[in-house]
Amino acid sequence: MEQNIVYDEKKIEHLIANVSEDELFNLAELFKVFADSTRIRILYDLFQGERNVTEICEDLQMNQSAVSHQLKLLKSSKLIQSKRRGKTIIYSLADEHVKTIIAMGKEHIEE
Amino acid sequence: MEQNIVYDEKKIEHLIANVSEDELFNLAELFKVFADSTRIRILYDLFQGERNVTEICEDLQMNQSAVSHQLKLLKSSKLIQSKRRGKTIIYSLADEHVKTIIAMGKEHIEE
DNA sequence: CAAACATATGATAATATATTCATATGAAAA
DNA sequence: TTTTCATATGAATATATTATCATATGTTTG
Repeated sequence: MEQNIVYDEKKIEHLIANVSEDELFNLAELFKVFADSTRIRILYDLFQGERNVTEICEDLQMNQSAVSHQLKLLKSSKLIQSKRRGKTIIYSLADEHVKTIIAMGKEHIEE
Repeated sequence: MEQNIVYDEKKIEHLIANVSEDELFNLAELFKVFADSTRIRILYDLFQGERNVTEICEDLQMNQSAVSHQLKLLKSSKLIQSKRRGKTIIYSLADEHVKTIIAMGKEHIEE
């Protein structure tokens, strides 16, 4: 169900070659999304599977408005997606890069 | 000179298994360092090789004080290191994760 | 050892960001 | 069709962050 993603030295060097000023700006914007513990906790919650807003609030022990504001931001950054089921809105991860980016961060802080 | 780093699905799943609340907090702190275009530009400048402060200021077209403040932050996060040569201080990347994290971000925004 | 050069740092002002509160929207159930 | 439940949203407050300015520190050179 998931494709096998392999990042080796060559692929990484290729990805970071010739990054424009605009792209560097957009990168900073992307990392801003990860730069908040509420949002990281939401993402990590979604690593376990789909969740509706009420469930996320319970898991994080946070107020619904705060969570909704951050869900909106995560969604506009294309890191998560949502679908409606009756009264509830169900959120899930939008792509695998999220896991990879967080895994890289984890490996860095482990050292 | 560089070891070959391979990240596949299994390694990534393993890295993100059982991340504690504390670690999630620390991850957000780490991503805050990448969440600013000045710092990203400094890191990218250092991808090309070692640089002293004056050179970084020229490359980024930014004032010395602003650059020094951000260098301090990058260094305290262990993303860069420094050494003195005479009057000048030479900065360089501290580890390969920086490139990988930025490469992952780049791949995300490319889509 | 005084002047010049390279870098660091503290304080401040400007700006951005997150949470809370109150309320709006939208769907289902009574 | 009114009430209830689930989520979203605007405004306001509190907090964090960045760049600038002025100045300090440390090194070399004359």
